[in-house]
Amino acid sequence: MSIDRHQLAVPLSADLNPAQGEAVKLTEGPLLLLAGAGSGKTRVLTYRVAHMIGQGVDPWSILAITFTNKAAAEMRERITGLVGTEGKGLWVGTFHAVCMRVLRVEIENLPGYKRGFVICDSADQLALLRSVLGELDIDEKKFSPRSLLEVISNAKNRLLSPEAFEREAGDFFAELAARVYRVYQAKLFANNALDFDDIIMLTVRVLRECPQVLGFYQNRFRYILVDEYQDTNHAQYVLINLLASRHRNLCVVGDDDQSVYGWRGADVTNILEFERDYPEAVVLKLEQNYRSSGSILAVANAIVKHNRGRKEKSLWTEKDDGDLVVVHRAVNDTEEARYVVDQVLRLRDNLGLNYGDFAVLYRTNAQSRVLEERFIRAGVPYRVYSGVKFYERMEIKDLLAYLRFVFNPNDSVSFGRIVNVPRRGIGDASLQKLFAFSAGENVSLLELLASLDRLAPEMDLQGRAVNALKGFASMIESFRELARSGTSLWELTQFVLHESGYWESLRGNRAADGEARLENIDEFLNLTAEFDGRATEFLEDYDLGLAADTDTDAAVDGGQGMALLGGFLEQVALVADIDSYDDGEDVVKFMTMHSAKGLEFPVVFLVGMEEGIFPSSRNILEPVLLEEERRLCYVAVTRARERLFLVHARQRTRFGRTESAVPSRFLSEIPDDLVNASEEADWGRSYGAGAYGRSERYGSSGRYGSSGRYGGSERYGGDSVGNPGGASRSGAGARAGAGADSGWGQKDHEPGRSGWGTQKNLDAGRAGQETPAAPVEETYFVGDKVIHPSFGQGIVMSCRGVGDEAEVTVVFAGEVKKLIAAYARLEKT
DNA sequence: TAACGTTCTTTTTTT
DNA sequence: AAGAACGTTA
Repeated sequence: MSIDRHQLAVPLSADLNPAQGEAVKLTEGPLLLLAGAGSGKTRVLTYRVAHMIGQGVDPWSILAITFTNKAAAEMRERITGLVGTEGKGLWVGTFHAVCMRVLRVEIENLPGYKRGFVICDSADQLALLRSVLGELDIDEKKFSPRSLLEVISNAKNRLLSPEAFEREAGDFFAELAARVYRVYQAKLFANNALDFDDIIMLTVRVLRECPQVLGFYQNRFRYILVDEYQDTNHAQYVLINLLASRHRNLCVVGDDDQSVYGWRGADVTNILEFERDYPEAVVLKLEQNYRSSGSILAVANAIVKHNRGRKEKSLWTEKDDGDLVVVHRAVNDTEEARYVVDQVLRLRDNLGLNYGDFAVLYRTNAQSRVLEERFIRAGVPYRVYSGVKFYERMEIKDLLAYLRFVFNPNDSVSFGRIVNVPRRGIGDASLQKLFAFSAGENVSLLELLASLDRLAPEMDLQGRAVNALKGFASMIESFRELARSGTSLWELTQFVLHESGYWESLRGNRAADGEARLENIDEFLNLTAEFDGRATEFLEDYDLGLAADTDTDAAVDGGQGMALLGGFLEQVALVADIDSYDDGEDVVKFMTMHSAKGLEFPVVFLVGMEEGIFPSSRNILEPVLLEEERRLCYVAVTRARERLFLVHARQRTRFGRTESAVPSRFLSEIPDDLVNASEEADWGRSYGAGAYGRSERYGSSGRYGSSGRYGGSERYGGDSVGNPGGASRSGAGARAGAGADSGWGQKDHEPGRSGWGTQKNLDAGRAGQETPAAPVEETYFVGDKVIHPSFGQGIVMSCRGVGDEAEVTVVFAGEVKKLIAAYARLEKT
């Protein structure tokens, strides 16, 4: 992370050791760079590209593939710092981002595919698959949608079309999966939608089926670099080899010990057999670790040594041993969390560390909850970098569905999601007829909606539904018109939000989390505004140097306005939680071990070091899977620079049940002399009498009070805790210190609307906000203004009867409802 | 049609 | 523990 400091001032070679220097300079021909954890491979990759540009290589001819968008942004930034120019034309991105860039231009080379497609996220995939199961009359309970999706994903990662997959299907299940795959794919096609795996697979298809396209990109990319090569799957492997086969200037970087994505099709043999693919390849090894203390590195080496199928190598460091690694046993999971908080506070106090120096890593997202509760109670600021993604929340998905349907009116998944949200009186029965007709007559949804007058009788739709659908169709058309006009995304979103009645319906929803949802919507609007701010940049990028001809494009009708919307939707689909990782933010970082890959922290806690948790119970029996768990442990351990804490609990609550737990086998793979067990004993002693007293101290004394870092906000005085840094919340950077709230249910409590992609904070302290049911004997009069928990504000049109029995007719935003007072929970305003 | 209550499933890991 | 899925009720 120190590259910035060195930029430009020194010649490149001064920052590099001999092996690194060689890797930077050997720009011609294939290169395999085996880079151990913390060996500075990111720096090498960056310098290598900078060096090439410095040597006069046109950035336009360089393609660099990174593992995350975050890494891509960083690399681009550092290259800019090193060479002083922006490296215009340089392609840096993840596989998915790079392939999207190709497909946006080239997809129409594939028969039937259209530009203006949308990307299905996992929830969409699931919805689509279930509709397939329904059509094929397959019982979800016998064949779980998720396992079928996994099979399909695997097939795509191996570049198998439904037909090819069918041919190789050996057993009954595979045959069934093949049928499902075929229909699923047909549905995607009809919706003009791609799933994640399609993005790679279709790119390969274009390159394979269109020699002129392949030729173009082969010629263009004289130099190709791929990071984390051990995590590439077959489709990605083929893609890279197709592109690199002309110039053969392919540099791949990786570490077989850090291969942890086998479960999503990654194939370590890609890196292990690179020399077979490129016999003339130079192989360089980076074995000096610059990150971790001697003890931490020794622990990592000791653990990974237990794996059989690996290339022998030994990382070394010039650093001192440093502190011993601490293994701590907690009584249960809440005590585990308490221990972590206490250690954070202790180290911060004793060593002058910042919150931002700590990371807590776990195997599964579910483990974050207990930790969060504890951190909130202690008032320690933290941020969760995985788990429920921001845009997976219901209200965000709804809003996105509107935008997606505006962008692509063939997207039946989005249509199905929003057509009756807020309620428009279009019921399931009507929708079924609609979909059946659309599929049966092969009429697109758009055409169907446009010609309802003619087709409604054929579909046997109710008059009420027809009218509602007509209204919906013309509303969508007005949205599309606005989008085409080139309005800003923010404006479009505002328009959609209000015209659709969605905002109103949320605002009226006083129940439970309506407020939080509105805040999320607010956050979403910030994101659109932020994207608007980058509009020019994006549109330039969009058809940069490619034969894109947006003006005459029929599929993306509306040109730039729609293109902008498409770009935004793409970003939403492909940007991961971890991409918002902000190193500088002074909060404790929570994330899965997988997400932590590529990152480093001064102090790391690995929690849940128990058999069944880590290694996961699903991967314990199969040796190959167990080795991947062990590699994950290696990755996790090597994230730590100075201090490492390995924590396990004797009891843990899972599925609401308390189970006893056995320490992870990985702990016993560490030689005793590398571990500090004394802290455990120390803690053990103080536990009975001291533990609660201790938390008391942290909780209520002013001892840690005014650290001054936060401009005087009282950190630990009583329970009141502010947000770090005054919680600036402009734009996507709005990451108000999730978890900094103490949870009294105070008004400005901010339940996790912590910005792009962060997990929602706990709703601790939100109790007691329940809306009471309508008071008995309440009487309604025509003209009364009322609020309904889900319909929002409305006006009473008529009322029959009194008290509980009263049947009240209310006009809500765009709809009329007949409600029984006793059940409706109406509130007079 | 929608709200509400009961029962069931869920926890790998992510682009 | 929390959410989804189903059935019941008005």
